Amino acid sequence: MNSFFEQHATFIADNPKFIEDFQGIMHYEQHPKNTILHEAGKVCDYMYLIISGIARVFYFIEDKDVSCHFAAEQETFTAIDSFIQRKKSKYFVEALEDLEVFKIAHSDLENLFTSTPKYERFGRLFLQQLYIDLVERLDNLQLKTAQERYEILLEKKPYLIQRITSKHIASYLGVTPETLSRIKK
Amino acid sequence: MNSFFEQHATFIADNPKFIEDFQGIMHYEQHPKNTILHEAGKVCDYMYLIISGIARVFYFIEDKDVSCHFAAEQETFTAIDSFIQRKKSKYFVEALEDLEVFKIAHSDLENLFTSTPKYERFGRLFLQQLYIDLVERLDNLQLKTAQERYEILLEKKPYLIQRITSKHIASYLGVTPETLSRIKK
DNA sequence: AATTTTTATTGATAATTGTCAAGTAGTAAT
DNA sequence: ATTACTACTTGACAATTATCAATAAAAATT
Repeated sequence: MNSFFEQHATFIADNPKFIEDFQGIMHYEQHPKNTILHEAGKVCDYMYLIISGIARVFYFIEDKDVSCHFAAEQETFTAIDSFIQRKKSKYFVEALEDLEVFKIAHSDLENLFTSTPKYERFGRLFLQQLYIDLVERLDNLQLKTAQERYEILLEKKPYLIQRITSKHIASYLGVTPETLSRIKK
Repeated sequence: MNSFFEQHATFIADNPKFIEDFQGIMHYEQHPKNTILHEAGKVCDYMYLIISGIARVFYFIEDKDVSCHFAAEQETFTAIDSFIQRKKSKYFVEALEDLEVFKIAHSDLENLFTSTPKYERFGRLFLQQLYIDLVERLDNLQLKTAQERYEILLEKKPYLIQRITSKHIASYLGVTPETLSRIKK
């Protein structure tokens, strides 16, 4: 239940024009591996839906690189703080693999929401799902051990562990690369 | 910037009928201290806005009581997993002090959203704010020490530390009561 | 007010995780 | 292929936090 279309299958089924309406504001793009798609300190005007590849959202805290979100095929990403609040972001976004994406401009999305109330509703449902996912991650950090957090990720999103370097997985789990290496033994 | 009205002041100012429209579906209630307002395993049909008192949202994991949300005056609470997903909740909600609240039924809120698109929009904005707050908490858990997390809470919500027992604050911060006691020395 | 119960603190010890350093392996570049 | 660079692993040790036990303090009950 990770993919965008799975998570919102009911809404999409109830609104046959969904695909058509969104195609009007989605733009296909390719970005080679290691491209920086967004830089901290700038306002992020786009949300992305991945066709192929993996993206990483991260930020720096006292020179330490901390990953906070990964997205693979059929998942979405953006510099969420900035996209929501329309202010400078703390996040960077980079392509960990060659990326094919659809991107949607914030302004186009706003216009769609304003002109078509049922899509305003969709925006709310989409955010609800993000919220639920985040609550689950928070619960894990609050009271699971590093080992348990690794096992949960391994079970829920094995493709991330296979395709992303250990040091990024480590910071995402809130541990050092050394600790993660020992956990995997 | 904790209170419901502060956080949504702009929207409320732009929509003079906001208070009036919401008053139509808000119901005043009192609950004495220690009342259980919601039980795990049930679907939660209400969202609450506090007039006075403090509420605690918590759940059990292997017999351990874990606090995950506190709300005081002008803040909101609900069993968020259930309220959003319309399924059985994992959370309990209790009154830590005598409570005066306005409660809003999920169905009334849905009807308001459906009949008045601008409130659908409000629902989305409200959720966006919750999301931003949660991201911040997650960042803290991911890479701050217990001491730092305590200091951040002390700075942001001192009234919680003053009015809530240490053992609840401890589980909210993800540490044992013993550790919290030592941090406070 | 006295008793019971719950909560908070303190000490000793153990477990978990982080830090630093060294070495290995893998990847990319020339 | 050789070199350079980065990532991964391992070991020794330090720091943080948890656990268990005992006591003290506070709150609730009688």
